Amino acid sequence: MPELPEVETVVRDLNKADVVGKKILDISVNWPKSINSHTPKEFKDHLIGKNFDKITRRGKFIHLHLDDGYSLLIHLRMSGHILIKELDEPINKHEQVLFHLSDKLISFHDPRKFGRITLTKNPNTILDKLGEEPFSEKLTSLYLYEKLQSKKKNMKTLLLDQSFIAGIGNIYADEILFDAKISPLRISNTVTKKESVALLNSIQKILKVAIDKRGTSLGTGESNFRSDGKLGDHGQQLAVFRQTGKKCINCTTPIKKIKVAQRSTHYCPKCQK
DNA sequence: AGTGGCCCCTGGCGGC
DNA sequence: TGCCGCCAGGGGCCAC
Repeated sequence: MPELPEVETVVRDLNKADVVGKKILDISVNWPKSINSHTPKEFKDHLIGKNFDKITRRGKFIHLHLDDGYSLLIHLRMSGHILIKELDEPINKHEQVLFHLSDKLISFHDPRKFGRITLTKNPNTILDKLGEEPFSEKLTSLYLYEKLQSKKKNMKTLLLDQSFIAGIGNIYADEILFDAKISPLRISNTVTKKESVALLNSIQKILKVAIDKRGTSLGTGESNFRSDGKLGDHGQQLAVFRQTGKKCINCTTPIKKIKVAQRSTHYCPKCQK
């Protein structure tokens, strides 16, 4: 489940892999629906011959800037991965879209086919709908506090809302709320200033640890998420996500699993108020 | 403004 | 062992 740390890792990987400045020589589209802005033919006709200028991240979007001013926005959704492959590597059946460069392949690998690639002249039409970046200087605890006061949603729903803060998904939402000792069911406008400070602190801490972990375990394109609830090669144990029934690391109360906004949600009913 | 339901997909798992 | 059926999960969209 790629969230901000995974997407950040992909972007760093692409930048390290010397993709910037490379020309797109050919494109293979094996699953047309992976491209949600154009038909495969239009997509290819536009992109072949273009160069990648810059690669950045915004929320969970990978933003590939092209030398003609257009942009490719890639959203990995549930199961998408970007693989950087040698030209002669065999193609796996889940590789939905492939960009052929002179010396490598950039492959969009997506078994569940939820991910989407958008080619657009105006990426801001999409990106401006996103909330602040978790590490943006604009995201202060006071800003967060005031934004929480202006809503009456439960905290889990708000953290998952990409127009509120960009980049947080189901795993980290649970981990962040546990770390901040705030219940996922807490209504946002009851959160205090002090709790807002803790929340911002937890958002940045949890995401930073995750980004740092991913940095040690990437490159293979394999999912870092494992069903045993561990992340990355070094197996950082999650505090609550998929830890249903296990003892809370703070108070030993069993971790509870509930549904909030159609999402599985894990929390400590004693620690999180 | 906020909530709930549906849809897109398929690997994986529980039940039998 | 094998098969069937169900579900998770991000986000868009629509109805209320």
